[in-house]
Amino acid sequence: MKVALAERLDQVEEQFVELWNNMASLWGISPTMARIHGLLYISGAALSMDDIMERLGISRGNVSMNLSKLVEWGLVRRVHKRGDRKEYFESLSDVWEMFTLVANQRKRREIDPILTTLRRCRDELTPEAIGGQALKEPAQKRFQRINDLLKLLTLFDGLAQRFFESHKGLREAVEMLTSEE
Amino acid sequence: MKVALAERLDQVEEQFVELWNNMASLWGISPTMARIHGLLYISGAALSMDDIMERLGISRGNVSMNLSKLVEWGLVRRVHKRGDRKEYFESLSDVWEMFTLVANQRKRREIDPILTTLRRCRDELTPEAIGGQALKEPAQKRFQRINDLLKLLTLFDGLAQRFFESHKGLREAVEMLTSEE
DNA sequence: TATTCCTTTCAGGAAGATATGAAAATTGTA
DNA sequence: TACAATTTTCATATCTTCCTGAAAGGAATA
Repeated sequence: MKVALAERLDQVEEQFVELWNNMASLWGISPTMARIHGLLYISGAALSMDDIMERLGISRGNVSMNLSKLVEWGLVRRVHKRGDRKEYFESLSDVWEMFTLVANQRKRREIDPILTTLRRCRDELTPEAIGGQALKEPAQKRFQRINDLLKLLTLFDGLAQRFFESHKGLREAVEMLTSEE
Repeated sequence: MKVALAERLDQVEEQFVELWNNMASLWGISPTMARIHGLLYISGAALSMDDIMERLGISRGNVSMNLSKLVEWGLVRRVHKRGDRKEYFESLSDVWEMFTLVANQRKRREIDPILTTLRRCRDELTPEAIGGQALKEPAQKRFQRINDLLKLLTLFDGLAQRFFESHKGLREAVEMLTSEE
């Protein structure tokens, strides 16, 4: 009976890792990176590279590279056990924290540069920039569309600024939105 | 002078398409699909396959495939001009509408299945499911973590349900969050 | 129905992304 | 400092995803 339970736990773990793998594109990280993180998260323990290699069946180099990325993202931290020369790795445990971490990261890496170029595009089409000529229909429309987009992204950006800064802020915001009638 | 303006418009268009290309991973669509959509959005006009092929320098087959995906997603619609045998394609113009469209689509395709498996995982570890044995530390922790995650995702899911259903709802929510002190 | 114009499909090829494994580098131990 | 244990790096191989172009399919005209 105990064996049966252990087996079931392993199955759940496997399913979970697989699920994390599928979520990778949603988080904007590579599938293997996600699987490693999934394993660390679900196991709730500090694992060594060898543990991970064995459980996921991937090569040492691969594990090494992806672990350092995870550490860079701040989702995983290195742990040292005294009397042991190996390094161990441990995932954050708070889902809200993980979420805000990734959100902020992606904002900085992907959204901010986009906003910058978008603003540059707009400024190219600004009435002054084009020498005060009245824009004809198509150009007018283009300017319009860039502006619309910029407005929406700026709004979202402001939201992110406010609510994704800390996981506490996010939690509050979500609770507010879900509770109130 | 007029030429200079036209050139500048083209440059902006190109920059914009490039930008859309970079946003692709954020929207969860392929880069080429994004570029095509970007071109249609920014030009604000109904373009034929040949127009798109020429402006983006991609093959007919590629354009055809990606356009049908865009139509499937609902971001682009087919337009017929009378007296012309060609088909033309036109993007939605409302950014909020585009956003909710994509958000809902991704929710249905990617998040809902995840929630389903996650719930299955949880139920595997439910006290009843494992025959009432007291869970030992590691198993206990796993159950805990799955539950935490499930809670967060369910919350988000609820939010999506409420606010992403229509672009009006989204707009309202965003305004609420940004205006209030 | 035949012809022309246009679109879709899809097999094969190109490009890009990921993984491997062995050598080099690093870190701790004696 | 030499040695042993562990991690990192990186050239090469593998896998996946995407693109092309040509052939097949459809639809409008005559």
